Amino acid sequence: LSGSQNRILDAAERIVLRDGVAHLTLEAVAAEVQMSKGGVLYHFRSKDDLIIGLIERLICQYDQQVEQLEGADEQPKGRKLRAMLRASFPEEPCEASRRTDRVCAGLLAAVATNRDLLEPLRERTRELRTYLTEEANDPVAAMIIHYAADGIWLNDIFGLPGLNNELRNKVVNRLVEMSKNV
Amino acid sequence: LSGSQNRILDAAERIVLRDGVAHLTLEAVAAEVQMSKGGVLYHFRSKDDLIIGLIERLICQYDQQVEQLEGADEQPKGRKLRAMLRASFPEEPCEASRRTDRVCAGLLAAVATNRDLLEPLRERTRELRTYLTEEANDPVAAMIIHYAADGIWLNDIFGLPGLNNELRNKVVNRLVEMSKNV
Amino acid sequence: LSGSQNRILDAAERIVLRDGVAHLTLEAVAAEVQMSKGGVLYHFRSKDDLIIGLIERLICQYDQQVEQLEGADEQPKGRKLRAMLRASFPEEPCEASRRTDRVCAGLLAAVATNRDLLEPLRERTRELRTYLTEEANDPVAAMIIHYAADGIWLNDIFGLPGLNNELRNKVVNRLVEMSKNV
Amino acid sequence: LSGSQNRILDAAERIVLRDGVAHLTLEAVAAEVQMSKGGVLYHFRSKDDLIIGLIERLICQYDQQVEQLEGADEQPKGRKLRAMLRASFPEEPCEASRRTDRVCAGLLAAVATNRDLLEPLRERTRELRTYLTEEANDPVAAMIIHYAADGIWLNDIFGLPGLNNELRNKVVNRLVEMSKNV
DNA sequence: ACTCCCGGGACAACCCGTTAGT
DNA sequence: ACTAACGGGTTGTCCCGGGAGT
Repeated sequence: LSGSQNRILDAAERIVLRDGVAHLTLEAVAAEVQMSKGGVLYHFRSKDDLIIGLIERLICQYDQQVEQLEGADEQPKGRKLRAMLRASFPEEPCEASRRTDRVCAGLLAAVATNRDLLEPLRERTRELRTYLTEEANDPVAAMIIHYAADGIWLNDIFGLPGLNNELRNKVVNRLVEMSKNV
Repeated sequence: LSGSQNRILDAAERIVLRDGVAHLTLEAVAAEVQMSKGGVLYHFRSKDDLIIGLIERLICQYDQQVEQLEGADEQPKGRKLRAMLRASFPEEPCEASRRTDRVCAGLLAAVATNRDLLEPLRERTRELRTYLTEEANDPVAAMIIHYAADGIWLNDIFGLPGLNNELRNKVVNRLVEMSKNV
Repeated sequence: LSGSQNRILDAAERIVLRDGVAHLTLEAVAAEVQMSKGGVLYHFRSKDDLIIGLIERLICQYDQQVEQLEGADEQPKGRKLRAMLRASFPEEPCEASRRTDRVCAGLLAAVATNRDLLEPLRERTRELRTYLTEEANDPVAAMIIHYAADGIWLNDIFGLPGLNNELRNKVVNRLVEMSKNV
Repeated sequence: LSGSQNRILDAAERIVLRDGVAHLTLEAVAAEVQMSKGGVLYHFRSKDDLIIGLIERLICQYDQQVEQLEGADEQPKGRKLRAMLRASFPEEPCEASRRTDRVCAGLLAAVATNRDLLEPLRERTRELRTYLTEEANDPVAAMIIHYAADGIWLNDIFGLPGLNNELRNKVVNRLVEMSKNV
């Protein structure tokens, strides 16, 4: 990703955060990066291309975070699951994680409309699933943890009435505990 | 819901199934019910109104199913959770359940774009959550089951590479087992 | 064709005449009929649709003229060819015929870009050809006359340096003479 | 024409053949010659310039062919007309002639949109016309042959339903015969 | 309880040509 | 001789809703 491309993606994220995906138009992005529409289109051949760029960058960032957390975990068992849980649900939600969540929420609409945009995620999901089920003594439990994480994420994303902080932390911690026995 | 309204909602579902949400336009719906656009708007004041109608009907159908399954379950503990699990993931997926899933997938895009459309779901989620956490001896486990169900559903909805049938059934069964101890 | 549709086609013709096909945009048409783009699009679902409408109307008008001239010709031999020649190249070019020519010139660009637009012409050409070759004693001569007419028309259309009036009339007259022996 | 220019024109022709004029964009040409758009514009100051280049090269090739055929014809009377007929309608259409035809068809759209592009043709048409009418004993017949050729060409170009091969050859042969008496 | 027309606004995609740099 | 980046502008298409009429 070139410098301009990153600047454009940054602008796109800002728009999603500020105004919602519905307002993520090429024009808006162009205005936000202070560039002409033609300029934006030079770096991303289509709007879908841009959205895919957005998603891929997000995935990449998430992966890095997971990898880092994984490295810091001494217990090998369920290490990856714990890393994912911690990456998705940090004990004290920082600004960055909130931001990511909201961007994801926005992109959800985009991918739901056009399944092709999910492509970058598909392969990854497949790999992850294989890893989780083959590495674990109890693949069923592993998948439950994984699915539960997705569920929490989905509810967060949609701003559905969530649990109070205390209970929520308990849920995440329980999942973390469970991960030690997979 | 009047007869015409139901016919319109049926048409809308058909369109979502056949062409995807992106093609769910008032014009398309009108053509599908063999009515003019004005006619459709006579029954639903706006497009959002129609989508809300779609969602509410879907929720209603789901609730009925859950209630029915709940009635058939003799063991009181975690009865509702089991009913929900079975309603969402029938042992042998029938045509109707597949259909519902795909409609939901479509609507996901709509609600992700416009949060107001989620309104009908909010209150229900709140109630459900209160019920699950207060009724259960182990609220944390109850929520995990609930979240896991959402996670599975999300993955299904997006057509992400799923588990093979065997493993998937094991996951659901394990959740069912867990529900007996909440 | 409804009243509005005809008014729109009229406007489109006016634009082609005045500004050239390159300026035949939906927006321009809308402005010319004093209607919104949405209004125009209600009557013609796409620009191509509008152009096809233009062509069909033109063909229809030409056919009527030919039919009329054919009726007025007592000699049966080559009657149709003569009618076509006279319709295309009136002895004293009137305003209407010039207008038609220039509209055709404009549309040429459109059809050359998108062959589908020619569809309305194809069937007609086929019929005409069959008629000319089967009805004539000398089909070869008939086709030559027909082709020559097309050639003259093409040169006119493109505004290529034409013959002086005298010679041109001689050419047309010779074709008329030839038509009497087919 | 420099080497690069010819390579660019070749690429442009390939695009017209493969995708139609509508896709003849500077970008596409650049991609086809494996050069940047700027590079193309370095050799042709504008798109129109490029199209004119295309047309001029085509004309030039046609002229060479005509000249050659003219040289091979011993009978002086109507020699040029016969050469043109044979150049345009070879007895057995070769690959090259088909190709040329299709390129012309494509360019038709371009010139119909922008008359300025015809400029290179105008002078030539004028000269040709003068030559044909002054050289011939029967200028009217000469022009009819010329026009008929244009007509056949036009019909070919547009892919309008043509005559069967037999009849078509008869038509061309008759024109050739006629040319011997001009 | 509808239908026919229409207004109005938005957006993606496309494409040409220029300029700074090498 | 050529590239990368960008500006600026255009156009087709789409879609929602309102309003007059029946």
